[in-house]
Order: sequence, then structure tokens, then C-alpha cells
Amino acid sequence: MADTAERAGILPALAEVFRAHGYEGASLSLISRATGLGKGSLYHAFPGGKAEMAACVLAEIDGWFEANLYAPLRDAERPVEAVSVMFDAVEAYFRSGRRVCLVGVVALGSERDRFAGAVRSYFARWVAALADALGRSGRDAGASVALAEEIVAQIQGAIVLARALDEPALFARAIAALRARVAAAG
Amino acid sequence: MADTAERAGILPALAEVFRAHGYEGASLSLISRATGLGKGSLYHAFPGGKAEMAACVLAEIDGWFEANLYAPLRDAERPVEAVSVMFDAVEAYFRSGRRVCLVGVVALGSERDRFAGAVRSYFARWVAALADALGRSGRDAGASVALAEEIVAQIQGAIVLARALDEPALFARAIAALRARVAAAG
DNA sequence: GCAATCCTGTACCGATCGGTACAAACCCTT
DNA sequence: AAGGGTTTGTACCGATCGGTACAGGATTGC
Repeated sequence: MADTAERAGILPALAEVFRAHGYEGASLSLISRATGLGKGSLYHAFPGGKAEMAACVLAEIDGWFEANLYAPLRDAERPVEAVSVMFDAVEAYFRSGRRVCLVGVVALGSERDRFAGAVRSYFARWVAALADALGRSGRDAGASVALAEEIVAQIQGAIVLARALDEPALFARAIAALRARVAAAG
Repeated sequence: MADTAERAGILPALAEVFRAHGYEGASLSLISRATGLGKGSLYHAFPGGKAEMAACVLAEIDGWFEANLYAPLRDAERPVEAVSVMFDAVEAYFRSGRRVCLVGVVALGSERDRFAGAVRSYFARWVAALADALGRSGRDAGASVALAEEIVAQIQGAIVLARALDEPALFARAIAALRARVAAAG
């Protein structure tokens, strides 16, 4: 049986393969090379094959965002500061737009249906946690949800645009503009 | 030899296959089924194979945006109205977020490098045309470019989010919010 | 109505796909 | 050192991948 600890070591490498090549493009030979594990080991750790690998990667990403972004947003005593910390974390995680959002990529692809629950939950909880923090910083509920949706969408779109133009600075600019908007209306 | 007219008939079906399955996932058997053409015909029309098919699809999309969005934005006598018409076209084209932006999908995937020129040109000209229209409606150049980047990114991100949450209304809301922002600052 | 050309379906190519089988190598406990 | 279970590499499976070859059908010019 594959302990979570056993899997955990290879999940980052696994995630990078899916990020770089997409679900369909991430072949077992690529995965094997990236992780340094043969097929035997891979299927020992993930009896469900590629689908289970992808599900585990999505779950790990989800867990990271839950612990580092969503929970702090919901629990913060100073919500304005929590939003700013979220922007810090987003800039670091996505490496100024050089690193794509795997959940966003899955949402755009044909494998969306297979992972619909995980994808929906990831974004729904992001929007909800952010809206919660915005609401507790003096906005009414409707405006908070609308602004939260705009912010999350802007982050996703900035990744697309920064990659398309090969211009990481665009991502940084987009985040700076979002900070300004939050500060202005708060 | 394959005339452009000969290709043109099957390009829409081809585009839908790439949109639905991505570049790697769009297998020749899927393409054959979707277009109703055997491999012989496909390779007659596109001697370069799948790569040429994708390049032609991207070129057609680019041409459509150039004719229906970019050129009107640049040439409009009433730029404010032209921006509004652009939002109409975007809502119709992306079917309220149910239809993904193929160029955006390519930008996120590993095939970005192969089509880097086309992808960059598509987005760069979109931003430039929009910034041009915004500039001629009374904004200074820097603010126009920044707002144009935000708008294009917001559109791309709204597609991701609307699909992830399976909530097309979110896309419509995002466009409405963008219209309001443009009107407010103009 | 015939011949030259264009078009297209089908069979086939080697490579690779995701997945399975299994035996040797490894690691523990005794 | 012996024995047990666990972890691993490797060979192999049928299916499918992108791409090629080519024979015959459709079409055109005359």
C-alpha cells in the first residue's frame, strides 16, 4: 500500500509534469523520467494509474491553497492585511505568471468533467474565502462576492496573458493593480 | 494543392476539435470523424499534418478577431462605442464563457513554443487595438495600455472561472462589470 | 468519349500510448 | 543466515498514435 508519505515525495515532480504537458500530454514515460520511478513503483503508489496521479496532484494543490490562502483569509483578524498576504502568496506561487495554474488548465481542457468536483471546489472556496475577507473589511455582501470573482478571474487571466506575451512583468503589474483597487474601495 | 477555399469549409469543425480536446488530445481519428474526411483528404489539404491544421485554425481565429474586433477598435470614429461593440462581439464569440479561447489554451500548454508567434501577436494586437480606442476616448497612453491589459486578462480569466464553476452567468457579469468600469473612467 | 489530373478511402508503417505480469532485488524480523 | 513480505525494473499486452503509400473513383479539359 502506498502511504501518503510515500506519495508526497514525488507529488511535486508529478505536478510539474502535468503543468508542463497537460493531462493528455503527460505520458507515463515522461512521468517516469521526471520522478525517477519505474512503472512498477508508480502503479504501486497509484493503483488507479494516471487518473489517480492527477487527482492526488489536484488534491495536494487544493490542500496547499486551503492552508496558505483560504484559511488565513477566513480566519484573519485583520482582513485587509490578509488580502495583501494572499497577493504575496499568489505572486510567489505562480512565479510572476511563469508557472501556470494547473486547476485552471484542467478547467479549460476536456478533462474538466473528470475532475469537475475538485476544480469547482477549488475556485468556489477561493472566491468565498476572499469575499468573506472583503466583506469583513467593510463591504456589503454583494459587492464583496463580485469583487472576489473579479480578482480571481484577473489572476487567472493575467497568467494567460503573461505567458502569451512572454512578459512576466505583466503579471506583477496586474497584481499591483488589484492591490490598488482593493485599497481604494476599502 | 489545397486552396484556402477548400480548407475554409472544414476549419470551423477543426477548430472545435482543438478547442474541445487541446492540441495533444485532438487525435487524427477525432479530427477525421469531426470533419467527415478521411486521412487522405486531410493530408491532401494540410500536407504539414496536425501542426499545419492547428496553425491554420489559429490563423483563421486571428483573422476573425482582426476583422471583427481589432480593426473596428482602431478605425472607429466613436471609440467609446467601438469598445462597447467589442464587448458584444466577445460575449457572442465565447458564448458566455461556454466556449474557450483556443489561443489562450495554447498559451497555457506545452505547445505554446511551437505557436509562440501567433499567440503573442493575437494578444499583443488585441491589447494594442483596445488601448488605442481607450486612448482616443480621452485617457492618457499609460492608463490606456494598463486598462486594456486588465480588460483582456479579465475576459480570459472569466472564461476559466465560468467554466470551472459551470456558471456561464459569471462571464456575463464580468463583461457587464468591465463595461461599467470603462464608462466610469471615460 | 478519352486521357490526364485531382481527390479520397483504406491498408499499413514504426512508435508510443496506458496498463499488466512477474521475477529478481530489497528490506526487515528473527 | 534464513525467511517473509514489500518494492522495483523490465518485458510485454492490445490499442492507438501521427504519418505514408497507393490504388481506384471522381472530375476536368479536350
